[in-house]
Amino acid sequence: MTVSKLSELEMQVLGVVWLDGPCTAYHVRELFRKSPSPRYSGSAGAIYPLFRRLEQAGYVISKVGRQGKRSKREFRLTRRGMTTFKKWLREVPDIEAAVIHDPLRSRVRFLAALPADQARDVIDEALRKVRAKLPDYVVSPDRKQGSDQPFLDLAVRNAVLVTKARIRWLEEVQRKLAKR
Amino acid sequence: MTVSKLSELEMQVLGVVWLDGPCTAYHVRELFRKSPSPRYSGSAGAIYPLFRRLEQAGYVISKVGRQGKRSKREFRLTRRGMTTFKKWLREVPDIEAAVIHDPLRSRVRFLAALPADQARDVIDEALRKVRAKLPDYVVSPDRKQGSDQPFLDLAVRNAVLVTKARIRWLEEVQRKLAKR
DNA sequence: CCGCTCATGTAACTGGTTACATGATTTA
DNA sequence: TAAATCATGTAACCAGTTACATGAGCGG
Repeated sequence: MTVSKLSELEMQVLGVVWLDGPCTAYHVRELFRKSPSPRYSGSAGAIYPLFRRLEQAGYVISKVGRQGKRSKREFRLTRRGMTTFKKWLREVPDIEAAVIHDPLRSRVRFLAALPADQARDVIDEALRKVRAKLPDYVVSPDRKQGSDQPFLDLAVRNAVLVTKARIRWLEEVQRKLAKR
Repeated sequence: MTVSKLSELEMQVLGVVWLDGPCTAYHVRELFRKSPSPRYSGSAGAIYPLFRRLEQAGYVISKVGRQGKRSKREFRLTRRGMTTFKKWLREVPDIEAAVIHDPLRSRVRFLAALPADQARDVIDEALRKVRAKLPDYVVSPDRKQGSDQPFLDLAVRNAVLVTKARIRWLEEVQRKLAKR
């Protein structure tokens, strides 16, 4: 019934529920919390009311399941939920193709405010930190072979390529700073 | 006096005021509005109250200036504002080094939900749109030569490198989809 | 039995956006 | 003189986060 547009987070949740089958709000929440690209915190205050809204609007349905003696509410997509989700997938808005936000870029823009040595320190540390993030994404080849989730692999591949680009960029910045 | 931490937007505003010298809230607002990487909308409802807070806390001061017959309130950094801004520049938080959010990545992760032909269409369109954004950033060489803003150039360079990485990634996705 | 993870929830807050409103000045 | 731009502002809203709270079951 409700035709009100769903938020980005709500769409991500629909996607996870679709992928991970009947699952709890808690499961989805933990996925966001543990995600290495921290777009959403997975805060309870966001997730639980969100699932209630989604169910009331008919995008998901739940039933109380059991795992051992512990009870939990498990959600899955309705046909309506799946339709809405697929529609969202097909419509790529302009803003997603726009230049994505890189907080390091917005800092470097102002780096002339610092004396040369301090600027160098900032970039050195940033580079060290970004490099430290990379190995997490280079999945071990054996695990990658058996993967039956080609699109998850492609998502990881995005993280790798973009992170490498950021590293190369920071190295350029480093070289420019050295020549002063 | 107020030691309360400033938001990311507030820091960006301090940066612009530092770079563009005495300038109006309107000027800052327009910069955000016209920015090709739309992190902030530059909404009046954000900017004007923000400048009042910054002035009250002593980070900026303003005086009413004149340009022709039109009066306008121009802001510049205080010493305190500059100190705070430089401190922010020196402290790169972990989160800025983390994997940055790419909305196209979060879509592709779920792309198995679409039939192959529709998935191809989505990627084709995304690629077309991202490619269309690139030329804006390849600054004309003559303008770049005379540039006395090396850090602005580096910021643009970030946009170019990361956008190119996204394009190469989308091309990979395209190839994977073709092989099915 | 103590601490950890699973599981669910709410209240207060925050950092913005949207939409609206006003008026002066400049440009076509 | 009409339309666009400069310039400033407010009220209502929104999508999230933070912090807090509770309780059950599980492993050492």
